[in-house]
Amino acid sequence: MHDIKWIREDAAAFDAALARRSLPASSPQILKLDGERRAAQTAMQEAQAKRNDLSKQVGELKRTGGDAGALMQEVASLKDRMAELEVQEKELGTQLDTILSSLPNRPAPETPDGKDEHANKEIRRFGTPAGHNAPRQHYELGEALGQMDFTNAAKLSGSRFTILSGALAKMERAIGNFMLDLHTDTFGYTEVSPPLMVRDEIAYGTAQLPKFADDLFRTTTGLWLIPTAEVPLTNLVNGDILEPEQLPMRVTARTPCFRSEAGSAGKDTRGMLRQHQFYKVELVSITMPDQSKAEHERMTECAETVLKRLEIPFRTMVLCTGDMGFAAQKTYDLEAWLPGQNTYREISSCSNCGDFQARRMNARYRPAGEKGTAFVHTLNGSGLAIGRCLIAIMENFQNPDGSIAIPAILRPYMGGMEKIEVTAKL
RNA sequence: GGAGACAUGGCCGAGAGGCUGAAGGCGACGGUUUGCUAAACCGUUAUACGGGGUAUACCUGUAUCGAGGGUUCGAAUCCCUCUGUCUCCGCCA
Repeated sequence: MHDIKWIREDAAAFDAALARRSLPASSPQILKLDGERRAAQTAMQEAQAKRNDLSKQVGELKRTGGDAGALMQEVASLKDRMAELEVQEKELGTQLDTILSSLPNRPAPETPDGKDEHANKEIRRFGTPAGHNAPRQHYELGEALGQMDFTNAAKLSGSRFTILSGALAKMERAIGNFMLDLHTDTFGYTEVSPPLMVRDEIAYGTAQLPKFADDLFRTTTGLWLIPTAEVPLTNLVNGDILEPEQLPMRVTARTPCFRSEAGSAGKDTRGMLRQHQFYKVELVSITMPDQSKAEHERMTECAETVLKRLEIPFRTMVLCTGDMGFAAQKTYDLEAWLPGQNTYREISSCSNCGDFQARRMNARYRPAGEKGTAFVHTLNGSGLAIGRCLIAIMENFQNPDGSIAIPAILRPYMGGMEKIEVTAKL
């Protein structure tokens, strides 16, 4: 959600910011609506003031035994006009909100301009791809191991689901446990186990709604299955006024994520790269405005540390304006090396949303030494996507015989196991 | 799922159609007193939006007593719906 006051003050800057996302100038329409809304509001408030005043006089007259009939008549006639003005004001307000809530966040100044992912910029790189001889893709490896089954998953649930079993299923669990321990023990995040279904206004708070309802699953009771733990974690502060000493607030959770991926039929159809359901460890920070930039770097490093400890080669990209998500001002993607695909693929996305989500959630804090409140900043990042991490391990640690070496850091989480070997199919 | 009770400011807690943005207390902040601490006393202590104004001072209006409707000249107070909390019963991991 954008700050209407800012748009009033500097409409040109507002339009210029959204032009970087290839959007047409919307300030003329917004300002027109805003002016009309305020005029209606002022008129309504004046009418209310008059009614309050007259009603007070009625009370006065009644107490002293006078005749209040004429005054009551006058207020009664005022009411028609008030009702009209109220409807008008509400209608204009709704129109304004509809526009404001459907516009994406403005990019940070340092976010590079660009049309699509080709304009993203690599900013650093870790590790060197091992140079496998004829590397296989994760689904070939997994099926050969007898521990990854797409056919049976389709029987249960249709396409874009996977069944893991045996050591591979255990490794999925181990990966999540390792990540949670790292973020809580080393980086100071508090572990949370949140609801996986949320109300409309919660999905609105993080900006999944109203624009992206098609990407979500909805229960018959009207709740939304979370597409990421960002949604419940960020909304932890929905409607709150926080004290400065509570900030920054850092939380993490491992949850399933549910995505209908309505728009991407035909993309990455093989394997478990793009699924309707996957596990992810999410990082969320709530900060004061002047902290969010540093927090963004810190969060990205937390995510990078996961890949470093797992010894998976990756590169860190800063997304361009055209590839960045709706709520973000600036986003870093981590892309893990996948030898089977001979390319880097996204495994984490860390975004600074500034006050964009905070406005939608009405999440504020009290600045020390100032009166009043100010919106907090929100940040979220994957730390990391567990399914894709499993894929990256399988492809990077594959042996010519089809077995998978287990990264050293993960072995304690797998009872000391060092290698995943072929088993009979489940 | 069945039955009932409740929802007021940072917290506790009055209020039962007008004089209530809301008594009283606690807490917090500022001040007076004080050798220090404590105590006592005085004062301040919500949010949002609008109008005026040298746009962060200040003045003024409106709204907000869980949310949304309704009744009324006038609603924290009466009515309806919803949401949430608590208690009892049933069911269940």
